[in-house]
Amino acid sequence: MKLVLVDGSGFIFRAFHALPPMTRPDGVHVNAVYGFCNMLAKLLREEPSSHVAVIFDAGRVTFRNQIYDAYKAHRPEPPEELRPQFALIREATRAFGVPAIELAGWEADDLIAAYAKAGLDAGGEVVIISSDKDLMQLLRPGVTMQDAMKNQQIGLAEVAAKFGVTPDKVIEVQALIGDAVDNVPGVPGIGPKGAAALIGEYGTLDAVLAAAPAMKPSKRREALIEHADKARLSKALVTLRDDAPLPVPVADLAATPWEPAVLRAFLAENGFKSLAGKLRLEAAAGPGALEAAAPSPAETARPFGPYPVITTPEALAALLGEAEASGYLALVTLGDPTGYGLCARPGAAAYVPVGHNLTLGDAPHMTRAQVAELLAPVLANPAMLTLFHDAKAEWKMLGLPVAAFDDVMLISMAQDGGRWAHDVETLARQHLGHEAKTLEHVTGTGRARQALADAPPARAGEYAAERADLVMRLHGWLKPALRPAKALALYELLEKPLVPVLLAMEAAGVMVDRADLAAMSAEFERRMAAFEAEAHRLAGREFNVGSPKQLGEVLFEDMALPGGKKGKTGAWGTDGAVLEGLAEQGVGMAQTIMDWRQLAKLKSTYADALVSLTDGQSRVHTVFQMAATTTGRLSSVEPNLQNIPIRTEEGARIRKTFIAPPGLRLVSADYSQIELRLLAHVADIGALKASFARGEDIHARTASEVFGVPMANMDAMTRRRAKAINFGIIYGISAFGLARQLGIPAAEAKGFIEAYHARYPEIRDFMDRTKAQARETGYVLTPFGRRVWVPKINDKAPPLRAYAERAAINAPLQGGGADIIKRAMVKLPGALAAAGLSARLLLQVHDELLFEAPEAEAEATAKLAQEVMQGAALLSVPLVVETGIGQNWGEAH
DNA sequence: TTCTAAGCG
DNA sequence: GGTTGCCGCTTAGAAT
Repeated sequence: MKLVLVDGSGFIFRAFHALPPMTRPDGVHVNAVYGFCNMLAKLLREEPSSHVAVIFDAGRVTFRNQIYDAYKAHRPEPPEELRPQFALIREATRAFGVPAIELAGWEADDLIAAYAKAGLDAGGEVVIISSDKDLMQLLRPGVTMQDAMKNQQIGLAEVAAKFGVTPDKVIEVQALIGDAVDNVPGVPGIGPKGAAALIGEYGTLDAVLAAAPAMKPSKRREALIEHADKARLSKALVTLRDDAPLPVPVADLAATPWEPAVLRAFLAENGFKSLAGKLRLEAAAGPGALEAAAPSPAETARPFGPYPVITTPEALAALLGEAEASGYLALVTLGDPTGYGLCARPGAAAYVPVGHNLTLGDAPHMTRAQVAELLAPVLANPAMLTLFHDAKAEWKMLGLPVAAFDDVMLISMAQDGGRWAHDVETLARQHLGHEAKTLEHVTGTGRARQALADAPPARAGEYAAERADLVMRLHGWLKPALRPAKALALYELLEKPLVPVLLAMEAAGVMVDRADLAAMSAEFERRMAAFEAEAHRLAGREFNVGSPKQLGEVLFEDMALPGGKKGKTGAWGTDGAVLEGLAEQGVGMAQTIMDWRQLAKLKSTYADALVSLTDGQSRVHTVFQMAATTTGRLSSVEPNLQNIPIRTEEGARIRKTFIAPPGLRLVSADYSQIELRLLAHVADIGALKASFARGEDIHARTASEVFGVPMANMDAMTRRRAKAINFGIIYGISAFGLARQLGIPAAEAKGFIEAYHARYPEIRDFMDRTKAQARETGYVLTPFGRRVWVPKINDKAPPLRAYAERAAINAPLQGGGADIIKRAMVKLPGALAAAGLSARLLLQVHDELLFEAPEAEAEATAKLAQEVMQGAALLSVPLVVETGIGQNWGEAH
């Protein structure tokens, strides 16, 4: 649930003072009403929510007047022109379908506090729309504040600027300062600076007052003692109460669509012709207006199902006609294909079976060809927008041209990376509060599991049609949110154009030498058997070498070796670092196990798996996942071609089995130190930028700077240490982590980090700035505006928070690198074609692109790739791309 | 299904 | 005062 609470009074006064006087034909002033309507319409358009309300002040007398009769006594009456507009504004609120809430005896601020609490208690997220400093005390995890007119988030930084403290201390400071406008007395002579300093030192008002008599004699001390009671009274006045009875329960604040007739009538009555036109215009088709015309979030209130099963061309044509009328068609393929879920508008979805094994009682259904014939012209209609979840996967199954599409998975990824997963189930739960049916609903689980084709069409339809409906509703909800999230360009210019590029790469695949892999597999198997026998001999008994549990028992119980440590599940740790340590002590078993493990990994994960996944042309086709990572990187599955070995001698043999067909060459192009360059750029580190500009060996330069060794006679060990520190910085370094990496004491690692910070002082500022932004907004940004959410940044548990802080520091760098290579990938196919080159992209490995090119074009391809990749972004450091050409990937890299 | 280890950038 | 321990992924095999 996302609950948006609008401070109605704030809107009213802002609108009134911002606009010149306006009257309607009967002479009633309406400038505030007009401004309010504009602001509310903008808010509803740009701040998607599941629940929303506008909160008003009910009158002048509240419980605060019982505490202090002079409260707000000096406040002037509202201007004559404004007073008649209050009632109209409540009417306007309701015309927009939003509850207008007020309660006698309570201020709007108290009601906002009460609703915020209720929203949080219900597990929701609360957004307060206001710029009133008195509401800042309500900020906490889950409660954010926004200034709607300035489109600005009010976070810890804004609160600190105003009061010099964190939100939980705001009332303490306010109690000391007082408020002349509201006639809250405070302590005379103490202003914002003094109050922040006192609260910063003593923590609370009570502690300040208690400490006052012991302060050194001054005017301030006297004031604190003399006006202690006033300060306590002030605190009571500024503290918002969250225990007001809720006039409308939170559940009843669920967003509902405005009734066009009601809104139109209200706007007409007040003479708001231009506003009526604007709202209508937004609903009409036209460039840039598509998103406004999308089904409104509130339409999600329609029920899910029941959904019909369509078995005749007539019924299908009717549904497609409805889709052409709405301009949208959501399409979900079930199976390969067993059927299609189609949706023309929220709630209006159906299932079209095409591949079921029908049983008695099932109506005969259409063939795949029949459905395709009706579907094709709709998908090809340039006036239609086809909606998918994971368009790349759908296209593969569909095999029909699509004129224009949107992809709700990518729309979600573009604005909510790292916030949650982007599968239909998660998105439905997060945005629509709906628990979607899963595939198990159709197939069953365990022993009762059946093939999709054997499931009854009606049952399959409950799943597939609902999914199409969800895709439609999610689109209506998420697409309009892109622009305010500043993620529209990212989606339209980067993620969406990448879909056809990746599709072509997946279809192309990459050739492997099957015979070579098979031979390697057999060889590894023989050598593993020898290592296994050796391990058994050293243990004095047989055990499963592949079982970390049994190995731990052998090493640390049977053989009673030192250095054993149990993990959190109580199992002995036996990973590479542990075995490395044992091997150094001369434990032969450790090296034997490491050797066995290396071969086991290479054999099962690479040699055997790759052979089994080749097609008739001896090529393997990966699938690039576009929404699997938090930072914007791609991932690769079935098989993962982004982790093909290279680091060891045996591993490099695997990489050499990736080959180019006769007459062709593999061309590799990879960014040099892209994340370190991004660090230099975003953290604006002068010395690092200069070093990159000079084209130096950056690790050697770091070693020289940090350890004071001249570049000229740099020894390998010193450079290696500097390299580890550079990587550590990118990963949000900790002394422990670096110590572990380098095998040195933590104290020494700490010294290295301090030396690094001293040499590159801008780093600290970058880290602090990044963490602060994450804490305040919940996300960080890459240099290209990609949001990476870091939800655990304000977690209570220190380890989780520390983890989130490291992730926050890494995200702009890793994510920025991902953005840059994606930009290059989007440009490359066109650039290759324009240069008359027939090379094609095959793989992306985070900072590397692999191409296949005719031998005669290999050099030109490498050169072009280098140019396009280096020009993919303009940073304050040069981007450098290195290329290689070879018969196999090992040679090319 | 969860844990451990190992492969990559 | 103790804990946890360098970012992002996927896969395989054993244990539960």
